Amino acid sequence: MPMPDDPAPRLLVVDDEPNIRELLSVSLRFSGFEVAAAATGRDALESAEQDPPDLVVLDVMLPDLDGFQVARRLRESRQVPILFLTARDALQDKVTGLTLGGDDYVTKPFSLEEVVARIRSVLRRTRGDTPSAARYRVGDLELNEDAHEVRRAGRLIELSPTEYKLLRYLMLNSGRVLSKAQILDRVWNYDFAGQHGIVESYISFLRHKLESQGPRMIYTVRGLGYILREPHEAD
Amino acid sequence: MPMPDDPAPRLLVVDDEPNIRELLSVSLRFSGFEVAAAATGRDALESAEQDPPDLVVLDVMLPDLDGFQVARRLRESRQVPILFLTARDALQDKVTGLTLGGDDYVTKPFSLEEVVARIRSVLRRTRGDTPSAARYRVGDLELNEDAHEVRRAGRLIELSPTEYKLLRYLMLNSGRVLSKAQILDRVWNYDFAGQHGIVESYISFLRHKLESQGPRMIYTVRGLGYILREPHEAD
DNA sequence: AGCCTTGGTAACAGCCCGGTCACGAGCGCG
DNA sequence: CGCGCTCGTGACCGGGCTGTTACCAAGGCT
Repeated sequence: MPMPDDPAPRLLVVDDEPNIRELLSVSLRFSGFEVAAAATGRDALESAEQDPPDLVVLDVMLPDLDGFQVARRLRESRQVPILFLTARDALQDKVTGLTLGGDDYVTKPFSLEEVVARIRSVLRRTRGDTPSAARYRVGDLELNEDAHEVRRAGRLIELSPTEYKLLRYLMLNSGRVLSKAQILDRVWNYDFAGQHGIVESYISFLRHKLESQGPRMIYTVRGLGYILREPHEAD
Repeated sequence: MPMPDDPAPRLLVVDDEPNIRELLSVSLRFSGFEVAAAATGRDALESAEQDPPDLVVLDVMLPDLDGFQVARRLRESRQVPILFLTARDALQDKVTGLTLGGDDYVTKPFSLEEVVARIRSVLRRTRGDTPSAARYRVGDLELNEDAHEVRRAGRLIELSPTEYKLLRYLMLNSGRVLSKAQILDRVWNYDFAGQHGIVESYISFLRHKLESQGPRMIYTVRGLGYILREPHEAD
């Protein structure tokens, strides 16, 4: 696998709510990014000037400047892609106008899987010379991000949005046991307060769809969680 | 999108409104061009001299010199194609007189699809070794840019302008999921503030016209958007 | 073996989302 | 001046997705 040893992309997270800022900083750092954080627009501009990031994660609701002004000012000095965070209802239309240049946006409350996926996607598009190609593969299972398609042994498998997000998370962490708590945290929205039984439900759905005609790929590790891996003999 | 391995065409965007200038710069850069920008006629002339572009996107309403003077001065040193931006009503006839030499124009408010398509068209005509040939094809669906014609399995399909722009955008991005926000941004005029329901309407129209006697080609990806692709077995 | 914990699955209800229809406004053309 | 086409909006309807619950199966421990 020709994994070039790029330096970790540098992100700047801008959000005034300490909880969200922390949540994002910690998880994105854990996902392999180098993360700086700012609570206000002014701090963000200063930080970006001192230490230019590869991408900015920017809440549109900020106490001092609003996100669009910050975006404009950021762009004055240097072209930098932006992932906007926005409330679901408000400003939706204003944001859409800004998603043109390879920028993107995510509505609050988001799931971390969503945010990480979007960041990767934007970085791939903007820095990458090849403007497309995000495919993951585990055994005979393939996932194509652009077409949002999943195939096993070449056959197309239809998945609901949640099923897809769950499978992507499992595939990106194949060969590693994931606890239900981890899964709940990453795949579901951060304010989700439901039962963890829902993870079991969706694991069940996935198993149906992708193991209906093929060997098992999602294994239960009792007391711990689940692991996706290609099947090997002694199962 | 298989980008031919020519060097990216160099554009010069000239507009005094920062919003429009930004919008165009960012989106055109994203569409694969190399973009310089200028806010006034004088800046434009200077930039063009220092770094001659392959094409100039030129607003006719500028604070210092008007677009026609700028065009003339640009042409004094070197023959360069120009895409004029103009208000809908004013100067229409004056502009048309200038579009003879391979130039073209777009009225404000424009849609980005329109601008990109026109730029490509002008570049093809002026630099093109192939004097004309803009045909896109997905499965048995063909779009001929020159004739403004769409055919499925050889049969002509009549489309309204909006339907055509939408289909072109889908075809240029076939095999990739496009969100309604993306579609709205690219296909509709930049100042359009309506509901995204209109995208659904036009998708519906297109489906009627081009799937009336043939398998489905525009697929809905729930929660995400639409994707155009040639039909495959497991649907 | 029996008990208790943990996971799997099916069934269900609410709800959100998308598809389509129908109406109205604007515009061009006759 | 009016006819018709096209664009855009609003409303209604249907279906699928989501998340919960309940019941059953399996595993592990004493």
